[in-house]
Amino acid sequence: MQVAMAKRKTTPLKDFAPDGHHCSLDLKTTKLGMVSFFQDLEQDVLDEIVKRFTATHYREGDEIYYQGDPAHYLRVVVDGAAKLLRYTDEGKDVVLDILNPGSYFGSLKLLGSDVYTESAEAQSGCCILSIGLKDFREILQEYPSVGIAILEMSAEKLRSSQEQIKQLTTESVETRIANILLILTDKFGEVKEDKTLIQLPFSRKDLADMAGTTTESASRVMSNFQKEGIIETGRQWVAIKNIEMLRSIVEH
Amino acid sequence: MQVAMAKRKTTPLKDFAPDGHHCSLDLKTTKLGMVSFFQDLEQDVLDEIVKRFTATHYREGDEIYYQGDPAHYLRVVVDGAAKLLRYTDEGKDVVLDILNPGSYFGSLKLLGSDVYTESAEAQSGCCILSIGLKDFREILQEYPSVGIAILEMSAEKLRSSQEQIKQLTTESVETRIANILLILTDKFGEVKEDKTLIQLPFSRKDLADMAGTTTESASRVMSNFQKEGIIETGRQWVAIKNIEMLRSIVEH
DNA sequence: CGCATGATTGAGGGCAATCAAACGTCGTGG
DNA sequence: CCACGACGTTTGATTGCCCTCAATCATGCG
Repeated sequence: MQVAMAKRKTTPLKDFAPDGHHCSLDLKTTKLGMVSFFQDLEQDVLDEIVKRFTATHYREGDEIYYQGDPAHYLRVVVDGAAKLLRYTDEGKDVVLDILNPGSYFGSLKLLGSDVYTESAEAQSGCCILSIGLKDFREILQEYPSVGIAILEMSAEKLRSSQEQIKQLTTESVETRIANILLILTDKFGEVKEDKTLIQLPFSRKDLADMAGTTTESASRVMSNFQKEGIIETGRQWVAIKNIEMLRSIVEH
Repeated sequence: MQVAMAKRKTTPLKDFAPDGHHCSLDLKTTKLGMVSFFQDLEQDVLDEIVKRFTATHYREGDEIYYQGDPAHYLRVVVDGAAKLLRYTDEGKDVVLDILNPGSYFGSLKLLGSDVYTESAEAQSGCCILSIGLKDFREILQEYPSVGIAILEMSAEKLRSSQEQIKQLTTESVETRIANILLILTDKFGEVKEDKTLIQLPFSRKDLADMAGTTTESASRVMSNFQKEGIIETGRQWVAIKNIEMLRSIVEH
């Protein structure tokens, strides 16, 4: 017999200032300083660099750029979340990455020109800094440590991308989804009393597109997780109640 | 009725000097200059850089490094081919990349230390140059153009890795294999009279591990391709007879 | 309060994995 | 030079995971 308690199903997620919100210069500086490829710089140098970035606010669902667009900017998430995805001809979307504050995306094509090979969309309301590639190149020339740091971030991205390939070819849908929940918990987890809320709005379809499966399959897996008491979930949100059980699913 | 001609099924692949072979200094210099991140340098600068690399020859099947090993070197393929792969607990291998001459691999962890997250193996007999990360870092400091070039190569790798993810989640086994054949043709194709030989020894299992499928499925697909006259194949080798048909399979 | 959208659940089917067996090719040694 | 064995490849039969199609339910907003 089920617990008779009527669960609160209204969204527990915080609101990312739907509009009118702008990142202050202070916020920009603070957050940019946290981005790992700038973290070794002095405060005054950082101040100078920040000036070269432009802040833009996006509302949930806004398109940041579209695959095929000419690629002239490097971007950094300072607040909220963005997702990188590829739309396929048959209408199947593939989510390549969910970016949390401190992550860079966009183009690194410093020589010649290029077009984006993926699209970027605001997953929640978010604040994004962008910089023209020429400006960024000047920064690179002046501060070699930035180049080294970004090279490492880039290697790290490749690594997680390869991990994703491994998962897709060897793991079941259930395992892949469990793994994604762990990754999202790392990136967006907010510890509450008895659970960890993933501070990010995402639907079953988003989850399916990350796991390379269908909405229905994702829903089935999530239903089971909920029945087993591993998670608590509602429309567009998920909280982890038993992270150990998730880990053991992924390990096995 | 089949063509009555007895087809030559012995390997048409060239032999990569099974042992005793060493890359000459000249070969090293020539080949390294072809690697795109050094291609902008002057000849005398290149000569100096080459001295910092060590050449090693591997025989087909040799292990170059193993996942989990401490990662202290950056490597470049100068002759032959290497593959990057991950072994899983259940014994399923996942091939992440097949590297042709001019490709770099290994570690880019310039600060701190790291371990390899994948293994590298000689796919054919091959000659590999390696350089310690400290030395490489010095080169980076001295020649910023190298850093920029490698950053772009790194971005390109990420891109092809993401393409692979898209393929795995949206395309059939047949399409994925067709696509891999096209990629290998680009990297290792050698044009003959009426066909393009892929100058690389690789088995059905290798192909399966690249496509994220099983040996049996890969074999079935290849059998069909052969029946349809798209390819000609034997033990460990493949030649493309009708590349357009392969392209149309991938497009659709 | 009612509609739009997201989430769930069920039934059925298909692609590819698995299990199993035989065949062809190459290297080795008698 | 031929026979044998190892290994790569092929083909067949069967299973099962997950996709597809379809209908219903729930949530949140206007």
